[in-house]
Amino acid sequence: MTPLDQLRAAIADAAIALGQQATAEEPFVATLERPKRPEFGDYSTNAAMLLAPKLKKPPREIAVALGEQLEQRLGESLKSFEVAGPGFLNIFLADHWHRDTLAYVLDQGEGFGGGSASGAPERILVEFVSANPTGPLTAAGGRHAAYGDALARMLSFAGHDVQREYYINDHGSQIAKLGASIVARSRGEDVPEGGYEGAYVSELALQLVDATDPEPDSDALAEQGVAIIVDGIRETLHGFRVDFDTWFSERSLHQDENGGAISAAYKALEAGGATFASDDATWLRTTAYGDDKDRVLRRSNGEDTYFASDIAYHLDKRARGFQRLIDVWGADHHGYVARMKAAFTALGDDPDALEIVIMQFVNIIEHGERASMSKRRGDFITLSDLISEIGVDAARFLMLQRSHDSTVDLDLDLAREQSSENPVYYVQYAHARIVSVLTKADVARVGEATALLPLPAVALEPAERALIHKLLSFSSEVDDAVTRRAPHRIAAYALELAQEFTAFYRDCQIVGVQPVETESFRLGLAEASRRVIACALGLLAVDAPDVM
RNA sequence: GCCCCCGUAGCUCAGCUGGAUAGAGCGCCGGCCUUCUAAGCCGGAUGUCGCAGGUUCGAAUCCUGCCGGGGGUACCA
Repeated sequence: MTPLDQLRAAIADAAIALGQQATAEEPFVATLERPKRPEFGDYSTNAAMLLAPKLKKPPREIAVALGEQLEQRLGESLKSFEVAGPGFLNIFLADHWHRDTLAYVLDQGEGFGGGSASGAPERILVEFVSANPTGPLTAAGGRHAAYGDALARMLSFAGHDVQREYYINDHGSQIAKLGASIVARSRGEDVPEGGYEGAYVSELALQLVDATDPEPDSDALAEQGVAIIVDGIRETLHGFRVDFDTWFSERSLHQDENGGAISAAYKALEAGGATFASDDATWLRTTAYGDDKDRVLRRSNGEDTYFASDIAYHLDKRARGFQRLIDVWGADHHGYVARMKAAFTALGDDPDALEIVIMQFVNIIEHGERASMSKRRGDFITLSDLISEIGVDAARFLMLQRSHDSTVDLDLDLAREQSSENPVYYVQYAHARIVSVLTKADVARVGEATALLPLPAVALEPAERALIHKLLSFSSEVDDAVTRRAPHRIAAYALELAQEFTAFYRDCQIVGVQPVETESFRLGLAEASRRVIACALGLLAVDAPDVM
């Protein structure tokens, strides 16, 4: 039980003592939050305002009674309480409580903040990036990569069993166009209408096509080209600290040796009675499950749509035993959400097992204008370009700072210019600074100080209390970030924590301070800060350097 | 037309499962290195939280409508 949970429990107990009804199924839940202004206490609760209608008494009167109840329950942890505004109960905690809290954080060790899902862990497959293998990864692909990877790290940290997967769309018209483009370039011709114009296509042509061959095999070239491009993508992602557990080939769904996954999907859909034929095509009646129009599975020319293979693909994911599927899709695919969920229902599966995160776009701004990002025309900023311009840490932090449902404008000129001012360095600097201080104090001394429980009963400075609060909140920040699928909250938290540590560093001498008990306490506080910063950065796969 | 996301400081964006005087980074103005890392710190200026209603003791946050930006709306992927 965290110190915050203990506070919440005390408030709930106090409320029950005042006459609030509560059961295990329907507990009494009040807010417990850090007020914006320090004079409003360490924590504030709206419990009295929630109780007022039931107890039929003024909220402020209830707040006083609640505070008295808390005094009995919290003992020397509570310093004082105040009733404020319409009926807030502001809680001021004693140094005793703050010391116990730091002891709790230190005692939790490296796992502090994680494990919230360990009681009910799920097998989760996170599928992300999955960019068409018709060219190198763009900077936008980098956003998907950073997001999906950070999400996977967070889910693992919470206690889930997570795998990362990349779906390779190595089948269909785009691949055919790639093959045709390679053939055209090998002859020194322009690519056909709608083909791929990037310089890498000419390189592939040079590499793959025998110049003496009058009739190059377009399909074979496409396949070889895809293999090379996928290798490049894998390498780029690895450099970006993103490694997938599986690379799933769409083509494999169309091959019989895979059990004929697509025909199996048709059978499953037909068994549910949700398919029908019309205009020589096969349709899925997705309108029966919330979609706004029915969707084609097999076109009148006999070819399967992407939707059909996607259904087979998701059936395969479920067959592999994943309880939860998280797909990270670009904003241009949001129209597919309803039909994919409808397909789940048509298959008799639970649509809630499929969770689709829609990632908004990345606009690259260069010279004050929005740069084109057309993969087909080949005039895009690649992820590896971005990495070599600003580095992995800055690139990841930049991508992860913003919410996934907010469009990101990435100004390349600014990014280059300000990469040295990227907030990520502020966080990393705080970490390096702590390591430097702890090293100065001596490793053995730090080990001794952090093992000292209970911590020495020293009086605390405001900056120490503030830092302890920030450290403690890591657990709830992680939980929040996990449930909202919002890694950007971790980035924001890391920055805030670094700021709190810096304030502590400014106000409180650590090494050599007298008495020695104070030094011990502060070493413990510094070490806890170091661990949490490293952990938060680790969730984002950003380095926590010892020296800068 | 319908669907999704966004509209908060000069810029880029947090905050949005309701709380008290709305935040960060960058940029701007002025200060700080003989003391644990100045990639730092301190002080200062900057807002009709797109607009209008509604719900509430309380709305940037929830609901409705409107305006503006982006995306989607294929027997493409």
